[in-house]
Amino acid sequence: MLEFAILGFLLERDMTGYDMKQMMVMRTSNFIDASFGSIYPMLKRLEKIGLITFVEIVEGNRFKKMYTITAMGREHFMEWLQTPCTFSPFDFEYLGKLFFYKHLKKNDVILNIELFRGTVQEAIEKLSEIESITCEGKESFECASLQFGKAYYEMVLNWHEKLIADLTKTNPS
Amino acid sequence: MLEFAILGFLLERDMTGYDMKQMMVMRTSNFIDASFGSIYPMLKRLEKIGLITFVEIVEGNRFKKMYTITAMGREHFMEWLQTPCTFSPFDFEYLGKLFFYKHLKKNDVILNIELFRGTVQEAIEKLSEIESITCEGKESFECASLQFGKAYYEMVLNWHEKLIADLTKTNPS
DNA sequence: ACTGCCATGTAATTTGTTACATGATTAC
DNA sequence: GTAATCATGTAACAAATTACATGGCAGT
Repeated sequence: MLEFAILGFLLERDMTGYDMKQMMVMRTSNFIDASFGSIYPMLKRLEKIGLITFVEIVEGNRFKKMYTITAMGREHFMEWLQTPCTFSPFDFEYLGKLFFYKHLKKNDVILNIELFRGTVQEAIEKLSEIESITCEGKESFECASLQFGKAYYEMVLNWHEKLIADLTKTNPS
Repeated sequence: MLEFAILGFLLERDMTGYDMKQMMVMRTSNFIDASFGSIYPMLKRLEKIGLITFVEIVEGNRFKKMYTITAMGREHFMEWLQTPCTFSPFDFEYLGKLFFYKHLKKNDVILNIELFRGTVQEAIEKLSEIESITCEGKESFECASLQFGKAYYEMVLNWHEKLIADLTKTNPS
């Protein structure tokens, strides 16, 4: 995820590692907010495999490494962005992609979100089945945590339904 | 988290590592579902530090290690359970605790959830501030992912408010 | 015979974190 | 002068995953 956040930021403008951290604090803190201890090694890795490059610059007396995305990096990022993602409560890849969806054609965005919603629906069905087996009428904290799961998944499903409606309305295709 | 899930399960009944995995699949999959590759090493570790013990038994011709929680383990678990937790979108410790709240006095449960809700409220305010700075009126995917965050946090806040209401109603103190 | 389930375990890898270390600039 | 911010980086650790390896039991 960090890998693609970095590439996505660089699609917008050239940046230093420090800039990227600020970006995360200010704009993506609800789904990605990595520490410097992972940002800098990742930059090194991405440079090594040719997805980004950098120039060392000096401003005032502070030295910076200004990073730029390469053509290969762009390709790698777009391939990730176009791949529809699956719902899991444990990662926010779907929000990571959403953040960068302006780089995708609207129809592809809508299609990807529809597919994503399908995976949310599946997750809801799986939880519902478990609930019907283990919480027949009973009220307990065990069931409450399951019911929270369902409420959460349903919120994700409905929010994305509304998003698609908005996207379709704004500029009908 | 896995550590406390294991201890919590053992509070209910003696179990093997395999049983714990099944427990997770069937009852806690929306907030914890570890693989065997982390369950077995964790059991070894917990046994080593004296929080659990085991006896080897043979059933049919299958050997099992049946684990039991120790007094120390119980203490360690209860200390964790009683400590109020903080909201973070990246972990579901709050659901892990919720699942085991039957082991806590109701008033402590309510107090802990109230404190937890305070931390959710703080997270909402932080996101709202960011939103007001970066998304003034503008509509974009970047803002959508932020707005999703807010919607999610608010759902968590309201769901727990309702939970407290239910707890208070059922048996007024 | 073969598949699925029961049952345990290790090794390599992934993906991060926190703490530390360095050093300049800016504002009070 | 001292604290906050700008800027980069490493080392030790943490918590998990996947893939592999082993072997018995139960049903078809």
